[in-house]
Amino acid sequence: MNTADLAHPAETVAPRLLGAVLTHETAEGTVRVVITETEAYSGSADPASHAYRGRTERNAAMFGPAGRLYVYRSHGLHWCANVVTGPDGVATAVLIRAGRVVEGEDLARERRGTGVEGPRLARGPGNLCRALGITGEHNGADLLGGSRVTLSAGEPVPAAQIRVGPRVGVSRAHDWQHRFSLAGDPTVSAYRLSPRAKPSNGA
DNA sequence: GGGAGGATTCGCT
DNA sequence: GCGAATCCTCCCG
Repeated sequence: MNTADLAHPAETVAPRLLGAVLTHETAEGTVRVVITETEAYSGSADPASHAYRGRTERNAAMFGPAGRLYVYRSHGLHWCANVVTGPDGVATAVLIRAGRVVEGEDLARERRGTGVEGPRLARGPGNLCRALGITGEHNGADLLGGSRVTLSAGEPVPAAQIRVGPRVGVSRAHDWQHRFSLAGDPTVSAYRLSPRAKPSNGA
């Protein structure tokens, strides 16, 4: 995986990240997941994006070059990881919503705790970060080299296996078809409409 | 300085 | 399926 693969609009990159491999190496060991579910966030043009109202301290990583990690805290407890896409200075990113653990399952289980197994280990953006050991300290890390978190190409995914649908849990632009997943994969999280969702224009 | 609002998760009904 | 937990960020006054 290199800059040229990622220097495109988020909605272009998001389906291409299905099947790609996200790896975190620590002193405790290595956990590796195959990405099974993504969502595109189109920066200043996207009412649901953190970057919709411009650059702030929190979302600064989204404005960086493609291939950086943007990590934010959700609801006080959970971490969510995004792959920054597009040219430097443009705040587009792809949220990694779910993955299948293919290496370091014991360590992932230890991090998740109490009886979480198999497909549930990295299902949901917060759970995926827990399984991988990704936290706010990884915000801005370079996934293409020089950090312990890396993104690499995986087995090619047939186009017929890719499903498209509305994003999960967003209250604005909830009808945008910006969510991509592998058909029938047990690690993909369930769809949920935000209780605050309002009508919006599709894209 | 105050308050509203989450790109969520889990447990209980 | 629903709602509480939980706390940080941003916007507004």
